[in-house]
Amino acid sequence: MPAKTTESPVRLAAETWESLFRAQVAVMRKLQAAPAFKALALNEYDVLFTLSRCPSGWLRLNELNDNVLLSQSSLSRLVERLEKRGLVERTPAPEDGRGILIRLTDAGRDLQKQIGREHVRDIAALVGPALSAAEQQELLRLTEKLRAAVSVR
Amino acid sequence: MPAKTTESPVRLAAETWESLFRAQVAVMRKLQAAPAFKALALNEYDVLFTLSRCPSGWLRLNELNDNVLLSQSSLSRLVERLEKRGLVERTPAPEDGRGILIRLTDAGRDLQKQIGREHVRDIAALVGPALSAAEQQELLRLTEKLRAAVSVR
DNA sequence: CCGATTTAGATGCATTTGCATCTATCGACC
DNA sequence: GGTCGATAGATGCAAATGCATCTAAATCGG
Repeated sequence: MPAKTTESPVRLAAETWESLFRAQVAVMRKLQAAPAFKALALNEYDVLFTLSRCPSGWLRLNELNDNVLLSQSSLSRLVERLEKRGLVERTPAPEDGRGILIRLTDAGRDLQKQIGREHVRDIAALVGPALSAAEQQELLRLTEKLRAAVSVR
Repeated sequence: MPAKTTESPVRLAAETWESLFRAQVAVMRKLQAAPAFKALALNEYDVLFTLSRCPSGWLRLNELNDNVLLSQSSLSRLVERLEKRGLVERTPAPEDGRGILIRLTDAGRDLQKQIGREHVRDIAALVGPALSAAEQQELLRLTEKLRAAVSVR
């Protein structure tokens, strides 16, 4: 019998999460140190990135908030900063008088692409040597499954 | 030929990291919302937890800093806050006049245990239903491997 | 042994963050 | 249609954070 199967389910879940979290901290540390993030904090980049991936180009503030680990008020001000810097645009949502829509400006799109290129290289340089392609695919699958299960609502 | 193997290595690494990061955000959101973290921010709990796991009981500030995603100065002040609340103790390091050693007080240990119990339950409630035991073990293995590879310096 | 460099941690200060609250709109229900 | 609770986002304010810098101690090179 493999040793680990003697663990309790609760303990296994806790250790798994702890390990995932620490790996995230270790990788993020390195990524944040990249010169690209002198110009734009990682959270700010992340908002630009999320907008760039959105098919319609427009996202609601509260949709953005699902992706980023920030409170609603902090995100509201983050977007305000991005708008002041000319990287995003805000418009009142046409179908919902309470909401706003946000999208990249051309400048925002350019900056996202520029930082993104370097960011992707940094990621590959960290993750590539650490895990085989098959392991990466498995890690991708497991984290997608975890996210999906946790995000049900 | 499986579809995913047509991806470039760089793209695979980027997608893997993105997925890991989003999963972490989704889980962390839920965990942070737990009532236990009204009393103590998650970063603060994390420091208490790390100290509780340390065999000697004492840790240097810069050792703590490897575990937490905080700048050195922020961690310094976080520990200062914990000390003010009577949860940790600081002593000058005996072997290095520049350094300090930190350990839990009894109150700190008690609070860590109390929050920890609830925290572990919350983790299990989120992760347990999302992945089978075998999947959790594999996720644990992969994230440990990733962390180890990234942390070499 | 001495000066130069590096390392550990603290601190001043501006920025960012979160909590609580506020306003306005939406949706449900009668 | 009018009232009531829920939801989207903004804002005042106190607390936390990061950057740059500072001090002191360790380490290195001669």
